[in-house]
Amino acid sequence: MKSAKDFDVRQFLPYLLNQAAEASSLEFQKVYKDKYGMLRNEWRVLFHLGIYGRMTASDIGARAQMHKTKISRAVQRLAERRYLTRTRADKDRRVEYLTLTPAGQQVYRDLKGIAQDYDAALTDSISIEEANMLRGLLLRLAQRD
Amino acid sequence: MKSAKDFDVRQFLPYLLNQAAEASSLEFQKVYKDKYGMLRNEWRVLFHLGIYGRMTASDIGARAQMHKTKISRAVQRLAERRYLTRTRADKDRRVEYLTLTPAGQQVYRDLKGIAQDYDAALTDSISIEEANMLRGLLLRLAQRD
DNA sequence: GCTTGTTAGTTACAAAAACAACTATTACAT
DNA sequence: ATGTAATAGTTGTTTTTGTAACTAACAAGC
Repeated sequence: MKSAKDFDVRQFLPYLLNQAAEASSLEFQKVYKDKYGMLRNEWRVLFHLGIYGRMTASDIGARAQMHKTKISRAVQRLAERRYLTRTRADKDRRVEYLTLTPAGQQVYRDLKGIAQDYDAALTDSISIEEANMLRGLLLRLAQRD
Repeated sequence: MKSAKDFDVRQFLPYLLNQAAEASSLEFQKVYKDKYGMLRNEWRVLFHLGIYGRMTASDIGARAQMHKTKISRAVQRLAERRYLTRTRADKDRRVEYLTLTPAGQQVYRDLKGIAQDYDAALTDSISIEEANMLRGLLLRLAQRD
């Protein structure tokens, strides 16, 4: 006998999260796509390198919870556009260090600024406290697993 | 001169929303995929029909914010599996009414029950109040646009 | 040294999504 | 009535993703 208080699927958290994520990503996605021809995974890799500086693909994977094939392909395309450089590690030649080029850093700063504005626009329909609580809850949901 | 209080991209709402959405969808996705061979769009169409009863593809599109090609293909596959039936509208023969078959309703109820349990598991790391506030905020974010 | 296992990253192929162009039907204006 | 536009839904083609298999380098045990 299931059904406590009869559940409304429209309130199902994964569904709501997806809807909100899609809606809120759309506009910003257009920016990195139209302005820089980038895909979401590329934007993710780029901003991780922007934040942390030199990293390996695995580091990014661990941080961003991205599968290695996604990273591999994103890195390839970013390298083609000369937004990053890859250099083999000496002590472990399987590993590649990834670093943003000046051009890549430039793009990172630009997109970061736009993200900031966009985030402000998104959150100004809700209060500061709500926004912070929201971020906290989302982090927790993303990390559980 | 951008930068008020220097923005951390890791706190960027669309990013957090995507991370949380992906993480929280994964496990449930396995259920409708492995148990019923369904895709996410099919699950969405199915549960809309489960909730609202007979609808047209456009109705679903408006409700679920899904593009018509997604719906078209989801409906096709659901029809193949005999989870729904399609009947032409008399007064406007472009329109098709979609209705779950008993088998489709069965699947809907099953998945709804699982979703309910899963939602409970997801939200039990956070309080009821937090969960409700979260749902409210997500709805608002999804609807703005 | 050599076998076995593990890790970093790539590549190949299949599945799915995105986007644009299409058909069919209705609506509306002249 | 007839030409134009709009709407419902489908189909075709191109991108992107997912999954699994792969290569290369290292690590550990014997």
